[in-house]
Amino acid sequence: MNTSTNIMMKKKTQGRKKIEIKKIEKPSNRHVTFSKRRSGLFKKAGELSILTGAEAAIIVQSPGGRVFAFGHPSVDAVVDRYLAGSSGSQHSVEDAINDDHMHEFKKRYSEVSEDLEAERKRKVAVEEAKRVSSGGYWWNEPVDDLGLEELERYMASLEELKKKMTMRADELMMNRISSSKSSFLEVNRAPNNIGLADYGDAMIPRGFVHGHGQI
Amino acid sequence: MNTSTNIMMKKKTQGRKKIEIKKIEKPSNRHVTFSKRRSGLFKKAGELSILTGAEAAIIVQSPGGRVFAFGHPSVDAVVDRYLAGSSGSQHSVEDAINDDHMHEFKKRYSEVSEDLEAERKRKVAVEEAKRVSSGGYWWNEPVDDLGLEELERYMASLEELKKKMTMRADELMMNRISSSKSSFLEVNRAPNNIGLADYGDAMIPRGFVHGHGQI
DNA sequence: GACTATTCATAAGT
DNA sequence: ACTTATGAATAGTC
Repeated sequence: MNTSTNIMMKKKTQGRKKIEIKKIEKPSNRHVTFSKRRSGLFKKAGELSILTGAEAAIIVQSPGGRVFAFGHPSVDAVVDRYLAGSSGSQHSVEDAINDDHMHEFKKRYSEVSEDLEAERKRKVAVEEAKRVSSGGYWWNEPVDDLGLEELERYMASLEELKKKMTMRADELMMNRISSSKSSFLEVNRAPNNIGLADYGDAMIPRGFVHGHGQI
Repeated sequence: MNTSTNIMMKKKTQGRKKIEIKKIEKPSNRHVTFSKRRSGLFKKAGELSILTGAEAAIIVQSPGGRVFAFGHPSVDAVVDRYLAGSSGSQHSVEDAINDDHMHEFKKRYSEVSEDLEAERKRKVAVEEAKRVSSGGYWWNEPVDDLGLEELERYMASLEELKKKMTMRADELMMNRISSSKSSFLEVNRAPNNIGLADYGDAMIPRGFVHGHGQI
């Protein structure tokens, strides 16, 4: 006799099961989970915005390289704000360096940072002009395909280059600064990117898909 | 007797209750909800990243004007990709020029090329930019052992180059908008923020960033 | 900030 | 895509 000879019916499903938070290896499961959780995430963000009046933007790149974005009032508005906010009157790496003895470096680093920041904001402005949001509400941002894109792509390459150079600069800088400041630096963000993360990207981003919405 | 005269114990709390998704008017509740849900959101994003290998960035501005961000592998990495419009298949500048999409654009583009030509001493930058998109770690090569000074001079060069390209791009944009087909721009009336955000609040946007999540 | 009853999200299975 | 049992998030309370 089997293990359950009684009247109990076989459950149709086991229901949700606890999973460990680690990479899902099976591609099909991974993709399903990505879709489900992405929409869940966007939904939550939308609720947060409505409930609290907060502005929020989410950008997600699927393992396949497709980009999804959500934003209220728009992705770019929030991103712009973020970029602007982190450059203006900001305490960051510069402050961390402050009490150190590297004044010359600090000075030059700041210059570069400001430059990069200005460039970024400029780029955001261009992007904004290109794809102004649909009229107030997020989940519906159209994506246009301009020929101008070629130029943009090229500039994106430059952006990448600079980004990596900045990271390199940050590394050099941090090597100079004693390790006492390192934890601060690891958790806080420079006007640019002090992300030490070395994402071994092996994917080829291609698509451009924007968020839809639910709630 | 009341509806429950039995042995039921007094519940310590009512537990979670369903709420309507609309703005919470009471400030204290709103703030509490913001905090709780923001951390929940970040946690979810972190799980999504780990489970599926996706890259994700979230930027949230609290009703009070404070900015919180989450990013894996970093906010900037993801935001940059978004802004770059997934810079996957890369065209060199030359290739782009060979593409005949719009003559106006092409014409303008050659001006940029002239600039590039003028910046010929920085041709290295172009090469490097190409290499970036091919997925290599460009700086493992020559740049890696540059000193800080060289690095910064190098970046300054890129900066100039890009500045010029950006200016051209802007001009291009304007021309395109005012001349023939500006449908994509006319269709949507600009909300109120193109490039320069004009949010009434006079708060202090603190750059506040979490390198990455918990979990 | 912690607790807990409840709602909500979602892993598997279909 | 749909269903369902179960794991997680969280609204209200202290």
